[in-house]
Amino acid sequence: MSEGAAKKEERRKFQAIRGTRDLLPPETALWNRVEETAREVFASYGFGEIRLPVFEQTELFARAVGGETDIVSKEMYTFQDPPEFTSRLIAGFAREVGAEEIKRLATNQAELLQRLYEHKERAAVRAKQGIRSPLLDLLLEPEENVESLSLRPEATASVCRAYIEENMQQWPQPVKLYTVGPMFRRERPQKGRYRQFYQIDAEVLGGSDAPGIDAELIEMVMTFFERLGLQGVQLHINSIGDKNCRPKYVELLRDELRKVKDKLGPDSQRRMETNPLRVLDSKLESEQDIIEKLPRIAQHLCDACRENYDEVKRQLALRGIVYSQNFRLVRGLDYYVRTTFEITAKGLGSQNAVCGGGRYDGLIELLGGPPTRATGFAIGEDRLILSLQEQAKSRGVASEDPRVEVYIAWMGEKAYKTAIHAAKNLRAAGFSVELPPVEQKFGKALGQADKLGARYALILGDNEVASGEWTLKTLATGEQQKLSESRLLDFLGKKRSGE
RNA sequence: GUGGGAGUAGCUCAGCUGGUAGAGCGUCGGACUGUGGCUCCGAAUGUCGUGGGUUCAAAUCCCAUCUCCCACCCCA
Repeated sequence: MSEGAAKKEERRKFQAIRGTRDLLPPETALWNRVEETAREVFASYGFGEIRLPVFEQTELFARAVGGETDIVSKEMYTFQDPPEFTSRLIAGFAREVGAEEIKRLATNQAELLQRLYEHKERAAVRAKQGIRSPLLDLLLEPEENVESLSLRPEATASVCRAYIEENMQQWPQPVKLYTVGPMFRRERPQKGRYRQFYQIDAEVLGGSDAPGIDAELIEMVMTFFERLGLQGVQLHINSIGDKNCRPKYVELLRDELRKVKDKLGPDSQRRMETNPLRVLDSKLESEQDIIEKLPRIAQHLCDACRENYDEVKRQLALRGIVYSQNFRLVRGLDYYVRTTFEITAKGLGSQNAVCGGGRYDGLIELLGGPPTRATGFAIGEDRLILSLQEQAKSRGVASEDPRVEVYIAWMGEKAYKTAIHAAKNLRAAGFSVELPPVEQKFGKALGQADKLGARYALILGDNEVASGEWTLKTLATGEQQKLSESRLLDFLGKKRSGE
């Protein structure tokens, strides 16, 4: 076994797990700019930040997102807490039944669970007889001591949980919150889709369901995108009715779909039964004509929903927001009612939605809170960044700011002392300073400065130390000047503020 | 979960129909012991994703597997 092979083996042992990635400088500067912009814009609309745990009880998501959705049924990272419960259980069981038996059972989970269950029933009896063992103790442990937890696949459920738990209905209504952070879904990665992905999330909870709230929320995202200079932004809106009119429409849709069942692909035939609305979303070329002819929900809204939808549109117009109505826009999550919207951007491949949102009036009540109106959106930050990067690429714009402003080239022990002092003061004044830790020849030091993209090199040698007049070199032009320390700070300060 | 494409140096890739590896860029050192970008010279880094098979011989052909990319399902 060669050394190289061993090294390689060692290195490939650890790698970022599928669908996760490292975000590195200078790209992270863009992430920060995006998040800072969000904070500024959202604050100007009266939103405050909420920071949430990244994991919650599984039941919260099952209830909020919908137990039947793919997200909950197969895409969540779910685990037991304490984590070793199951394995301890099986290990204990193995000691009682023997290794051979457990090996056999390992290939048949159903039987294994059945046996464990029987074992548990007997455990209570045996405990009464005074028989004790670690396994028995474990089996008799109250169920509440073991919880099923999940990494959050989205943020809305947690925000609602917090609203209830923190009694936010006592706050002035509505409560406007935003949050930024990672979400987790176990999906097959593709362009703009990761297993750990980031969302910028905003929610308006409580108060009325005035269409002005929905419209202003949309205005806020659009303003945010505009502030970032995001191009090719398109707003799609729709109303999917409420619990009065949607079920009727869904039945109507299903009936119509049954008539054309033969012309539908297998996916849509399945969706026809499970979630007919999703058929509208089909990308299959052969189904497009059929979908165009299907009844549209806008024509089947109840009076209240229709009035609400009309008013949202009027309010958007008042704000000068351009939108297109998209009857095929159906949100995937169970909790949405009435207004739904989605924003797409360019350069994103097939996952081109950067923001999705809508109203979810019933959710907080569903989670055990008081009846509460609510609306919100989630921005896919990874996709937003991707789109910004694509457009920067196509326009040939340089990426984020150079990192080093002043590179200190020093020679000699005395100069080093001065350099340390200078670095400290320059940094205190807010400059980004690179101070090489070991002596280098000036040629080498300037080469380093150049490679790091530094704007200036501060040259400190015996001459400078003796005279107190330091040499500042502007790398781009090669110009040099002699400056005292105070004049140096002054000079750089002026340069930075645009002279 | 399903389908397609791809894995060769840190990066981008070449290596045709089998004869145990190259370029450019980057990194480091030197020409250049108080001045960078240019140029020139030199160096380091690979059991060619991994395992198996065919063969005298495999980066190259076959099988399996892993990872990445793209798309479907689903969704931000």
